[in-house]
Amino acid sequence: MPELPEVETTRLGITPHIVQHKVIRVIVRHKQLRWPISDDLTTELPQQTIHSVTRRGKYLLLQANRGAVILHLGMSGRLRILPANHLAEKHDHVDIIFDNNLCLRFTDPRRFGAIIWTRDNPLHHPLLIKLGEEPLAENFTGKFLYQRSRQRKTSIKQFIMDSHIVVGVGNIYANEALFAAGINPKTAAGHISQNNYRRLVHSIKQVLLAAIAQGGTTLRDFRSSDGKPGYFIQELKVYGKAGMPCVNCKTKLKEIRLGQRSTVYCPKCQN
DNA sequence: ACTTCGACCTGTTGGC
DNA sequence: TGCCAACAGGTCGAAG
Repeated sequence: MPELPEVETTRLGITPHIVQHKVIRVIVRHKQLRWPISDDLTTELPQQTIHSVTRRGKYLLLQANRGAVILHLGMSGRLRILPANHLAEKHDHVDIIFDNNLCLRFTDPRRFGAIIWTRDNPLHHPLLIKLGEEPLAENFTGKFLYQRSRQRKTSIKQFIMDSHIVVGVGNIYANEALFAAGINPKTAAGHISQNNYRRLVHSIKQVLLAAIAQGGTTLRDFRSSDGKPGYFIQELKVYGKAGMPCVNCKTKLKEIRLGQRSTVYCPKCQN
């Protein structure tokens, strides 16, 4: 489900319901996520107020008085705002219940997600400290990618999906941004010109911003925190469209695998 | 330092 | 209809 636009959509959806509200109780039904949920979450978070909900890459950060929740949705995770007494179903692993009688519910069938409690600055956490640039920040430029990619033999697609370089570019939007920039996903990152990196960075920003504006991409069952689907799927040009004609030139879109991930591109427009 | 690959899980899809 | 393999929005960490 979640790439950066879906995470951002989630952040915007939950923020007004939990910021400035005090946590009453934390219910952990299944602590075995990517890493086991620490008991400290259940014991320390109650009675603290959430002061902000921010995002770093695909991590959501819930800042409390004396600590923070670091939350990742993994591949199938989802957050919803529900009435505090809402019946829990099979994959509803965690509830954080607030003083306004609402509940922030974490649901994740595959359990690749993570919920981590830290007493320190969450940005200093080992998982976050090494992250690369934010794609929508001004620091993320063609020059930056060009400099970081010299001597790199890895494909450009894997390079822009590497969170130590730039965060938040997942498989859908990597495919889409490369199509928009007219770059073949197999190209060695170290062989791309600074000019093409400028075009690529522009495309990444555009694709992500457009997807955020549409509330993310709904593939199977992504819903924002209030239950609405994302509409960006209508704008996808290559992802999930192998074998179909390119929207620009009608050439049959080709599918290959890069880094074990499905990669779709137009062999003519992206050469 | 870089690259590749297995691992973590469940649910859905497509081929036979 | 049933079965089974392959695949799915992520990314860490080990091994080469």
